[in-house]
Amino acid sequence: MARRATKRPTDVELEILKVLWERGPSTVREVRETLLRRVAHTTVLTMLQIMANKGLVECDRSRRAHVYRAREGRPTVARRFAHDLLNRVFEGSTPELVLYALQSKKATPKELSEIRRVIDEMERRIR
Amino acid sequence: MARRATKRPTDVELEILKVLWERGPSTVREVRETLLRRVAHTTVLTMLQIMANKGLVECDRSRRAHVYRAREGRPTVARRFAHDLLNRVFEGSTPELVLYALQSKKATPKELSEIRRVIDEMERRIR
DNA sequence: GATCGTCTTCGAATGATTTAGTAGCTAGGA
DNA sequence: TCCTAGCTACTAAATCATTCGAAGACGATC
Repeated sequence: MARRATKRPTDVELEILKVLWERGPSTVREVRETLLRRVAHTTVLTMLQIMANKGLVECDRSRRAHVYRAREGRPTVARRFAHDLLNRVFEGSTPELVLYALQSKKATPKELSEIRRVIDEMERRIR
Repeated sequence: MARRATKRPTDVELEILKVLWERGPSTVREVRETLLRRVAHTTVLTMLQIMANKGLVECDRSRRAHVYRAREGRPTVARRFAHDLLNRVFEGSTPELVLYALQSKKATPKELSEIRRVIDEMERRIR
């Protein structure tokens, strides 16, 4: 069991990961209370067990209420999501991804200059 | 049936859409032959029927071999994919998406300047 | 008209995803 | 010691995604 997490997490899995990133290691109860969606305690438990099996989370059983924590940080997972979309939909073309992202949601002037900063940074790193 | 396509297409569905975008309206046979993955004829047929049901494709039954065509162009679907990822993973922050996309796959200098052009264009449109 | 190849219809199996009920264990209080 | 509140384990079920075989329909050809 506990295979390496290689595919992108499902929608519900991502919701739970977000909670763990935000709260840090948490019990089932805590995850459930933080989740926006109302679900049964056992539902969250089952999801966490599945995620542990997939290697998305780790489980500390030393306490009565097991404590779960995300195995990978948000940046790692975010990168994988971006990479996946890039290859699956945009044939690896980052400019295309940026174009359609900007078309899908109007960015503020502030965001645009922030993106510019990101590009500058990348260019500096290349040179 | 034939609900409006609202959720993102699945992996296989996207593969098939790509074929339809590339070839234009096509029969099951044509889609199957163009697909990289080797699958049975009926598999492709079933997928197309499911996709017709979801509103992803339309079916022209006037000929012996039904002709399927994508209901939405690549740009529309690409935008939806980008929008979805933006909201689901990056809390709507385009700069974050760009940052992680660039981290996940090193862009060439040419690509970077292309992205810059995209930003310029957006900025011009805002003003 | 009989036959052959091509297409579709139908039905079904499998595995992943998501949700949750029931039962049983256990620490801590009465 | 015994009970209870709070957890986990186990089980189950609904739905979706993916795959494809068997069989029937239909047009062209002999």
